[in-house]
Amino acid sequence: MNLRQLAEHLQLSQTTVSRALNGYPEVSEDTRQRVIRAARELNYSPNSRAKGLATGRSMAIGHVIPVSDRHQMVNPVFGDFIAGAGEVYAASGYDMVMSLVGEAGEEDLYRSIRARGNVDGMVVHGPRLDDCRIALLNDLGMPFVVHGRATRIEAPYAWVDSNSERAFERATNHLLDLGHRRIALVNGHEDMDFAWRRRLGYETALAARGLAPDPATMCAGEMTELYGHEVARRLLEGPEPPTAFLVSSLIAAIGVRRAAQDLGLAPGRDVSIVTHDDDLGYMKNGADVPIFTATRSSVRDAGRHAAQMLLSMIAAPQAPRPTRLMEAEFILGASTGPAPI
Amino acid sequence: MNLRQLAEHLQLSQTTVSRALNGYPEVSEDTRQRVIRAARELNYSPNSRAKGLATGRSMAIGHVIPVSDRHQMVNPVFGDFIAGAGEVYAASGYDMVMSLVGEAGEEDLYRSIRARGNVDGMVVHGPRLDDCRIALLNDLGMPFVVHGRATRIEAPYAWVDSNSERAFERATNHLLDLGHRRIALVNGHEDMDFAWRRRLGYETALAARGLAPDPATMCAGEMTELYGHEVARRLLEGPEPPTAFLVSSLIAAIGVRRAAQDLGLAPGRDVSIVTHDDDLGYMKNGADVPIFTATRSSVRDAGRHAAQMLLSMIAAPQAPRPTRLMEAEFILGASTGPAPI
DNA sequence: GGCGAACGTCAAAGCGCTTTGGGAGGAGGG
DNA sequence: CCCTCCTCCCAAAGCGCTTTGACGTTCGCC
Repeated sequence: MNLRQLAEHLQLSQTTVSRALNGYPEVSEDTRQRVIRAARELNYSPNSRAKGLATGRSMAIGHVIPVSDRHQMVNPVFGDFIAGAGEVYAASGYDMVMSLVGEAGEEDLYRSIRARGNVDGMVVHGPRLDDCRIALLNDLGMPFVVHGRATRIEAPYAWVDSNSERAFERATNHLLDLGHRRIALVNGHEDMDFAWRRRLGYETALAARGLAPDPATMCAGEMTELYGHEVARRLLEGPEPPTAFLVSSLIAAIGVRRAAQDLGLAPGRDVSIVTHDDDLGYMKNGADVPIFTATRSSVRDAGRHAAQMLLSMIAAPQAPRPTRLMEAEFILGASTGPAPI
Repeated sequence: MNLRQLAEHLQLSQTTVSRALNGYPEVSEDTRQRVIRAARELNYSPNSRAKGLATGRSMAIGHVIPVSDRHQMVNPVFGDFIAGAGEVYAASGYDMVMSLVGEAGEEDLYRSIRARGNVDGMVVHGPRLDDCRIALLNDLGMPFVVHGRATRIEAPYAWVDSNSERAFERATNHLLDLGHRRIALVNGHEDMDFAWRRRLGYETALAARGLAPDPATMCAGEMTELYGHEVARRLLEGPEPPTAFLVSSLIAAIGVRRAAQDLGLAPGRDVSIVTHDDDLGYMKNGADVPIFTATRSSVRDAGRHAAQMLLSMIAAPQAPRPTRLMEAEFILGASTGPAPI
């Protein structure tokens, strides 16, 4: 069923039918109702390619996901982010199109997406400190929102981020207040902007008390359970074991906890753990009493905000680029306690 | 840059340029090279909407993700599946379009996707025992592949699934061999086909030894860490605690382990745990020695297979519907041991 | 009763591509 | 030398929609 057939069926012109369905005022209310009813009955939906060709818009948002051996972008955090964004898209009639791309082809992919014109805007995931994608997309004139920020870029761009620096500063202070002095940092890859900011917060808090960070207790890697376990195990069995861990993701924190338990250390008593918690749907940090003391910021909310911002930018391209900094909550859980003497 | 401009630039007709770029034999090799070079230099990519309109194909595959309060489909398993599928799509020039939908609008969404024609095929996620989507999509004449199966549907359809029944039967046998007699089943929602099959495997193994399943030790719910913890805690503190757990996902197994440890029980000695392991990228079951004894089947591979099958179905619509049953590996880890006396 | 505005509708152009049905020009065969 | 057959290219139609510009009708008002 296409527009022509529907128009013939209704004994109307295609123009009138199109206007009726798209809410234009030039058609009488009677006709509009008649058209809408027929469209529903005959199960007519306009062909989106044809519509897109005619309007110049495609009603779709692109997410490109960098994949590499080193870094796994299709991770649980990503899943929750797009769940949030997808809600908003669905409510506004937008589709979400995703492309995976290796590191090599990335720039080409963005250009080609632009040229092929199959999305009206994009979300940039996993920005690095000095991320060339921002300049590229600005160049291409494609509306985009970055999930996170890119510290070394001063060109204006829209972003949604949680205040990683502040969160980790508070978390570090909390551990310092409890008397901990050797605090390990188990961070994500530090070329990722968010990880770099977390480390900054950690170092800022230490410096404020006149403490220098010890490179031996800081490490960065892919945030998996295994990585958390491996690192914590190594540090705890080392010469000067830390009394506390500051961890960048709940999943890695679970690995840290496992390492502690391997060695007979009880979390919250023998060793303290603070983690960042993205508040994922299937990986909650406990029910009434949180398992881990944590800095919490919902990545699903971030997805919702990013999507909303992007849609508003598409609607009003001239408006200034919106930005949104989300503060993380600090949640006291069972995994922290005074430093052992 | 569009085809007309490129053709003008080259002093050729649009036809010739189009043919040159699409590999038709009617154009001389010289011209073809000249066109391809110019296209690259001028950064031309054909507009995909226009191309789609002209060819009737959209070079995109749809994934619709049911969301409900009860069941979170955008979960880690889903993420890995689309990572696998995405690889294949990317290699074949297909886009992946995802739509979230509440349970209510599901049928309408499928119809509308069909009518709008913006995908060439679909992947069906999370089939239930008696899943109406299969009949619907067969009706609509849209190529599709199901990730999983729908037990009560006899109409032919293409699917990729891992042999859940067999895997859980083997796992149960392993526990029985170790002397366990009270084996708890911590399953996913049993209206989901895969969960139902796992339970079937579990019951089959018990029955083969003349044991009846005890409803008190079987439960089903959303596979989260919290759920695993809550259920295990309740069972272990109950009147007749199980000596072993058979768990449907690694993440829930981690919750079960936490519950055991809460009560001072060591996994592998005081209580045994076998889990299904989807072999997710960021949630590996240990490095050299697996943490959990597990039935393992890579959901990323399943995604790859599903995508490949779908693309081949689109290429050859008349061929019979392919199916693929993947056998799970049985991995011996540190979480199982003889039943305590 | 006649005029202009407002209303409801339409035919046709155009979005950027593919594809059909030729057509010019040169090579080869009779 | 003419005719046929390739080879290489082209003009134009069409995919399904929106949108422009224009065309009857009807109505209110002088």
